[in-house]
Amino acid sequence: MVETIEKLVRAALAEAQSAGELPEFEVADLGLERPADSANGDWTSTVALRSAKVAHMAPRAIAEAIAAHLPEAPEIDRVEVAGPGFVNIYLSVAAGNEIFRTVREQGEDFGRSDLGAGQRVQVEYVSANPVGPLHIGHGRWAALGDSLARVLDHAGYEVEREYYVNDHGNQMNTFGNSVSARYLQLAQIMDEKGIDAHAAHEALIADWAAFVSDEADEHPESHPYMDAFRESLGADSYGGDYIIDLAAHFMEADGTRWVDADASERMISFRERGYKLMLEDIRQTCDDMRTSFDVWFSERSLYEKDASGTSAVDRAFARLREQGYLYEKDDALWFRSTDFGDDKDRVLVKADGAYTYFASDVAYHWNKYERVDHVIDVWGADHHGYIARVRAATDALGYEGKFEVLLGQLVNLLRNGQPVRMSKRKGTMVPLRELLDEVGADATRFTLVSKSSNQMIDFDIEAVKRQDNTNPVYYVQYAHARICSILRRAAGVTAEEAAELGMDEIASRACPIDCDLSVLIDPTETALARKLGEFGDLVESCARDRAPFRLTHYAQELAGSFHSFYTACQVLPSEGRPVDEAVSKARLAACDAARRVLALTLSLIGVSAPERM
RNA sequence: GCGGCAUUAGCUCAGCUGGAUAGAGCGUUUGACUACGAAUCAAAAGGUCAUAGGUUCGAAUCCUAUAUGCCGCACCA
Repeated sequence: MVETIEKLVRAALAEAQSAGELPEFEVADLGLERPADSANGDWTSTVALRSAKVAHMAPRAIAEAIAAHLPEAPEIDRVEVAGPGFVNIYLSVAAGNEIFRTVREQGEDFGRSDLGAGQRVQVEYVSANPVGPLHIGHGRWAALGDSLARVLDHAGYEVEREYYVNDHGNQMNTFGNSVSARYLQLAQIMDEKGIDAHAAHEALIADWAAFVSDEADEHPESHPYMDAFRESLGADSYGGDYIIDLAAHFMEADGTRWVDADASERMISFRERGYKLMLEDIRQTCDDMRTSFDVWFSERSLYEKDASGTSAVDRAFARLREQGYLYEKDDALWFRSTDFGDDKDRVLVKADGAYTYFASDVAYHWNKYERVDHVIDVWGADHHGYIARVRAATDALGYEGKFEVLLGQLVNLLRNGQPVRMSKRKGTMVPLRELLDEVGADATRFTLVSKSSNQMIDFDIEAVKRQDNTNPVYYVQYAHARICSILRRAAGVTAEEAAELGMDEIASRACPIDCDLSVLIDPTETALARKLGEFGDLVESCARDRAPFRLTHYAQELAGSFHSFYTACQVLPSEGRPVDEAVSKARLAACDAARRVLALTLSLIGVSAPERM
């Protein structure tokens, strides 16, 4: 439709110029927009405002000239000049209603665009270290990254979803040592108290809980094991209760045979097996969040030597060295990232010979460009300071302009307005898995994706859990369920039969695709058509601006348009409310179109569209 | 000290490339069910767009300061 309008306005401009009413001038952009207020037309052009200067004419006069020469077209009802010089174009009702048929014909492909032109884009998100369960913040990156991936796909990109598993650094040993220390404590408790592994597990958890609730540390006697644990490992420890659970798991499985084993062997065994268990837990949680990944990329793989005896990290270093971006200083190997705008140069290999996290990332990001054209990393706002150095690395490797970070602000977890205390020191953290169990994936995802990524989110568990009109996700889902109910009734299908047939089949039984739509003339019907017509542009804008949150707003607006239509227009004839059969059919088509776009919008943000609630 | 994000209605947020009377939900107030799903609808009240300058036909939007809040500023990951 935009193309049609564009052509008509350009024709009008040319006509007005050749008629001598306007001077000759070129316009690159007609400034076509959809007015916020439908009273100002279905489309508006600001071309008169834009070209006032170059034409040396009052914008209003230019607008009048263009409006006067706008060619006749079946799509156009009328054109008006308004305000300082807007050219407002009103579509004919019949043309606007065609959107209902278009939606029904295109189904899930409605709103697809070729914006991406098949460009291969990788979205990397979540990528939490495999040393603990996911928390609410990861939930936001999951919702954001997954929704973005879905939107990019709909906008014509070839999308790869990736999870980077940081299984190489120090934190892995910290993790292994933490489990190991807890295992030894379990053995100690079993020995001292003469109880079994299960009872010892409970005792250690009780000790941990006492520590957590002892805010001012006034009762050290209530948590001796936690204190001993922290004293032996210091800052290089993970204090969470899940570490105790892992240790107990190994005690149940292996018994006490690791107590006298070599400390290093014990740590490695627990580290590797714990890693597998944690990764499995993370996968499960992502699954519960309805997100999946095409690639789980292991950091360790970057250090594996190939046939030529070099690793990906070696090769990345060699490449940077050839280009003269590496140098030695203070026994460390540095990357000259300041050449690419970073604040300071960065260390790749430390004086002790160990590789930094950044070293992995240089090789990792190079690897990405062997697979895709463009990279979007979804990171938490606390990693902001890390962007410049990775961009420096990708620039140095020759991928300038192809590296992008989508930064998401942090999430505050609340319950009834009170902050839920999460402390790394204390090891208290609400796992995302538990949140999903309590509030459900639909409400969680909708809430986490519903704000612009650079806006902080206060996630109040009780508020998100509430199943009433204060929770927008149910407003949208209710509209969908309501439509399904009407369609079932129209098709004479019971709920049981509906499950087998599927809504698309039911809808086509309720109303044929080629029914006459011109009978839909109520303002709420026109408004609904108009709202559906916005979807295509919306998808493109969400993809272009990496802003899937707009879909949640649109879903609410579309649900609102439907509810208004439903209240104003009787769809099925009933006692005291007769409806002409042709009108009823056309309204069913409108209902079906609304249903499909509601479901499509929800699917792009990973929220289900229930057929009944 | 340097950098990023935020600041818009009582609350939570939209406002896309600078455009028309700054919008929505919640909350408040008032109406609407013997009717296709009331988890709904219709309507009202509610705003010095943090502050001060600047740019221009036009600024919530761009620029420069200032204030407040959050997050960063490792040879950690």
